[in-house]
Amino acid sequence: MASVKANPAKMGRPRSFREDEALDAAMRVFWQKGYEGTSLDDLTGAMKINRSSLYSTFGDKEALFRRVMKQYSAGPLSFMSEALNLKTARAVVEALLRMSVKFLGDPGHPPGCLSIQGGLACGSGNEEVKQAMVDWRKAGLAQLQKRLQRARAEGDLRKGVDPKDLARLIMIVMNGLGIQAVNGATPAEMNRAVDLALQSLRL
Amino acid sequence: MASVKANPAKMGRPRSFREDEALDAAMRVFWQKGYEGTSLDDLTGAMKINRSSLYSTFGDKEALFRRVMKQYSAGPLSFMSEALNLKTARAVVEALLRMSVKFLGDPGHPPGCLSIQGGLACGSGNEEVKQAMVDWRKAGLAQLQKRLQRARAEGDLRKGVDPKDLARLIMIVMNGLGIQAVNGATPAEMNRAVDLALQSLRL
DNA sequence: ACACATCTGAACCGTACGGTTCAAAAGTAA
DNA sequence: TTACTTTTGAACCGTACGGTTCAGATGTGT
Repeated sequence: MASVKANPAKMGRPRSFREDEALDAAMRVFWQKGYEGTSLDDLTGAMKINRSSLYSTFGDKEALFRRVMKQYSAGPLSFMSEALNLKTARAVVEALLRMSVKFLGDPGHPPGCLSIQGGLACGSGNEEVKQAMVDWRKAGLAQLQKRLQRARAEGDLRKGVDPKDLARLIMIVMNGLGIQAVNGATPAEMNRAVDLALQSLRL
Repeated sequence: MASVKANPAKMGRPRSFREDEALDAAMRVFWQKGYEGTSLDDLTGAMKINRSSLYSTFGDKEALFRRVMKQYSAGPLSFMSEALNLKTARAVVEALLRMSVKFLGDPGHPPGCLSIQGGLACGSGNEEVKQAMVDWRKAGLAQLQKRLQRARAEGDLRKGVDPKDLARLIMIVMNGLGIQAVNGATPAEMNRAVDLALQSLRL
């Protein structure tokens, strides 16, 4: 008979690229050029994939970008969860800032942070992407606030400081560091600013 | 005879728009949408000018943007020079942060700061604009460094703090505040973070 | 009323964009 | 070898972009 179809799942021509590697290449392009500044040709060129492979594997440009955001959170940005798992508020804050400097200044990838580089302002038609990035950044703040509120409950934070305010200040500094990195500040320069912040902010 | 031409400078149809008002409108568009996200139609629409008026008055999109940068420095960003003229380092720093919050959260104009919103990452072909913005931001940092170095020379700064590091930290916080404003943080929220920064950074 | 300089509106140009489609190639399992 | 499924490359589509041009409208100074 006609219907032989043994194992449909494994039939057909296999992919010539690895999905996560392609995503990684796309991440770098978005990181460097921003969402709006990235063209499909930029993407297919970096991912070494043609348009239809991109389309069938990831969907359109926006869907790809959202996949990249996920991958970025789980990969390059994973130091944040690591830092948040440290035992004391002081350790968390110090690790966040130090690791941010190390991360932002790493010459192995584009400067700055995708959560900012990807798109801060957007033209008409990309409002949803812009909003997604706002939500993304706010989620990071919320995580830190939660961690510091726990610290407060554990008596791990001076009475004088409100955990929500402190969390916001730390995020401000982290984001500001991202701008500095784009401006070409060296890790040493950024670390000296962080020294000052940490020695002031005696927790 | 033919050559009557009395005062060539004042002849011809006068402009139906004021140059600075048009610039102001363009500023808001770039501020909101970024350089790449802004189309010529966005600009002509907001400026109530047609393309040829824009072209003949300001040159192309990039030249207009550079004019806008100048206007922005002289206008919305003038609080920086005001702050830098204050007498003590402490007053300078406090004014910079407080005025930044007030400025960034002002509902009378787009959120954030043009020096960041205008373009942090750029696609191919706009590298020069991106570089101009990097230079712009670095110039702001240099101004502040200079002022704080003067403070140090005047014995107006604790021995422990390097004026260049302090300047960078202040810029980091100012830039970070700009991101917060875009994220929708209220002036009150930003001010509480600034409270914390200022009370920590006892100068 | 006149001549003149300048501005204005609208059309046009070439290019690049994001998105989509489809025949042909390619590899797998029987 | 054969049947079958998926990927691949390239072409195509409509749209919007930034930039440019030009004939005609408009206000000025004489």
